[in-house]
Amino acid sequence: MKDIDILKKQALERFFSRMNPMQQKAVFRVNGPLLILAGAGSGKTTVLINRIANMIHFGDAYNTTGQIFTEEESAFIQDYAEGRTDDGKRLAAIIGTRQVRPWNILAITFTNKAAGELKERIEKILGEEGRGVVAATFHSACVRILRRECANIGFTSSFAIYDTDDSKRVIKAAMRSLDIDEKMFPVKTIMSEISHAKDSMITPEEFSKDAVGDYFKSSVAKVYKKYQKELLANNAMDFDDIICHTVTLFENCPDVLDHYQNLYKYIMVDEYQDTNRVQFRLVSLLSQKFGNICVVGDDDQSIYRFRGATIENILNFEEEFGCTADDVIKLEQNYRSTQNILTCANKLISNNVGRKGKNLWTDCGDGEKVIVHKSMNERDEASYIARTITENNDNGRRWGDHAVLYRMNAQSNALEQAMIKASIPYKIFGGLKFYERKEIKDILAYLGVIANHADTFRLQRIINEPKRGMGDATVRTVLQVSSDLGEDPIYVMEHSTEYVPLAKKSKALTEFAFMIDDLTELSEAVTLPDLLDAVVEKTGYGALMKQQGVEGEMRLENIAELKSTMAKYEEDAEDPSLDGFLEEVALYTDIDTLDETGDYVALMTMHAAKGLEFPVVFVAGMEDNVFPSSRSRDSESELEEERRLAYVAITRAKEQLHLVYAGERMIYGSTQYNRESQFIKELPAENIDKQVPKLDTKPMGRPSDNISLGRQMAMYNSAKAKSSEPAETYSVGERVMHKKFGEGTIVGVTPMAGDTMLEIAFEKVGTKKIFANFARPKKI
DNA sequence: CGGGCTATGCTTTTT
DNA sequence: GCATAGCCCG
Repeated sequence: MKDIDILKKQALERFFSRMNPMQQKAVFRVNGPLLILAGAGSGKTTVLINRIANMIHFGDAYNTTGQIFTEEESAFIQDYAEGRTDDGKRLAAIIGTRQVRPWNILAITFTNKAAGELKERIEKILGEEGRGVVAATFHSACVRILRRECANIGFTSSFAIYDTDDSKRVIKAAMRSLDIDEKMFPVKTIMSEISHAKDSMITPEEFSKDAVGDYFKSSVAKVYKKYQKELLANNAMDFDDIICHTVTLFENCPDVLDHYQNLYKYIMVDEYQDTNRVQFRLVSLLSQKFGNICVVGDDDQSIYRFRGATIENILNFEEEFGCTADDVIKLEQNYRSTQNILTCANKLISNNVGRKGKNLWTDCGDGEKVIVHKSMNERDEASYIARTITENNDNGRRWGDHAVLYRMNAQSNALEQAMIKASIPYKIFGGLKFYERKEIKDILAYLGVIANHADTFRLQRIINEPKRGMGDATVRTVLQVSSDLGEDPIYVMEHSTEYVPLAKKSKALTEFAFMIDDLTELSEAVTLPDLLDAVVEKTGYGALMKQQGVEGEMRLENIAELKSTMAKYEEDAEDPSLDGFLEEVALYTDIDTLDETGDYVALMTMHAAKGLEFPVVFVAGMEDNVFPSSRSRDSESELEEERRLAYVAITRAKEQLHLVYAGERMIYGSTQYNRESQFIKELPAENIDKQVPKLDTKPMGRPSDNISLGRQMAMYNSAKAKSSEPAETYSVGERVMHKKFGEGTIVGVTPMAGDTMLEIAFEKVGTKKIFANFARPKKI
């Protein structure tokens, strides 16, 4: 190799000097298959983005030898390599070779949020050029393709997208028409069977063949078939179909596939461990021609098997895409957590069998030990968390530095109560999604009908909301007449006096139809937010909300939020239209206006925490039957998935990690007594600090008798040693000043676990129980 | 057709 | 423990 080739490499390594050697290796590998096994906190998004930058700026320069340079150019390369210039643009102009054009790059993510962030960061580092890169979710990428090409598979380009709730309605209707008992076969089960069939690209016909002799399966087969027929008849697709139909399209139309293969010459997939079989098929079809497929993922963070993700996709990647050992890059250096936290995570996940094997490390020091804390019950657990957060806050941490993670949403209640009680600002993530709210779906249904009078599906949703005296029977007749005549239902309703079976209800029907007509006319004249106002007012929906008191007010606020989304859309979109807005909204299930500036404690499930990080993390409910969940007990593979979830939860923490559990917990109205989670037992003793059992686990104090006196003393001393200032002594009747609650009088003093619980009657906020060492009220 | 009552069920979640 | 869906009756 000539000197200039070495210098060129050095120059490039300098350009990407913020990356570690492994990251650089990934950045410089441009062509062929590439598997990046990116451990938690290993900077994988940074790698993705810099890899794209390298592809666009320098192309395959790093791996190309024997380029010819002028003397001046050679001198510049040397200057760059040795740090005498920082002109990256010129470097790219000189050494760049076979650069990739931005629009030939397709970066696929799972969530709109991730796609948005990727786009933003690409533009930030690449500027105008970066705009051409396509960063999209699986679904949005496929919808884009399908809108152009779906005539090939029997849809028209205006096909509707049904969300889970929509498909549930269709499936229910299908079951009813097939006379299949919902009690025997719950809709949920049927739905997930169908969804899994689609995940594996099993057509209704194939499913039906496979179901012979199995009553349950053949029932599912019947519903599946009817469901697909219904969707096609309504020119609609569900979320699974969006991917499946794209794959079918590619398999049936080689010329279409060829076109997209030529367009997306370079494909990258983020969170590859979360892909399902159809998504694998899609990716492998698209990348077949050029073989430039780069996937990033972490088999240890695969936590979505229950919704179809197959960890095999990442485990078998090398085989499937013909990788050599050199095409696999492991990113194991962690930039997030302390070594104590990482050692716990490593040790825990090493108990899993089906994995590639990774060992996270950091050069940022051991940090604090991981705290394992036992509480009496879930209320105690919550108050321990609240107390610790308050203490941290007193010591200068922001509220927003803290996150509380749990296995199921049902656990959030006790935690929320404790936050309120301790006046800690908090925010609960998850639960009801914005676009799943009834009022939002209703308003969108109105807009859908206004945009398309033939949308019978959405019409059924809102025709009698608010109540207009048109029940099931009437609606069914309207739809019957409408399909017999081939006229849209709004037209039929307008002329309802002419049809005998509808004549009786014609007043309500014509009134409704004219209202929709008026709004349709209006929709062509006014802005979208104005249209929304008109819809809320004229349909009586607003009036209905106003009758519902506080609840209704909240709903109206949500509608107002939808209005601002509309305004934003109208501003941003190139050619805003009602159709365009509805289209965009169909794939946006969650509004990502998470205001990240706010300072509050984040409460969410461990699943929801994936991809996030916090200086201080609490994992609540570290008990057998809660986590790992009772449902995963009998299956080793499900237990492994739970363990991966624990791994995800642990690796969210940067500095301080608390694993908390309760001996007694109220779940679904009954009390459970669970032992500490087996995952706690799997942690290395030398990296954890076990506070079990603690004296303050008794709700009302009084040292428990089942702990030896010596042990109590030890704990008392260690608790005292921990607090930086000597504990002050308080007595009943004294006046004190509290940071948050103001002035008050002490009415109770109870020593507890090396601390003192004070009951203080505050002037403004009433009587509160406060720990002396944590809150340190000042005597006055 | 619509309001009210009872029975049921309930990880995790994105599109 | 609670929400919601379905059912029954006015």
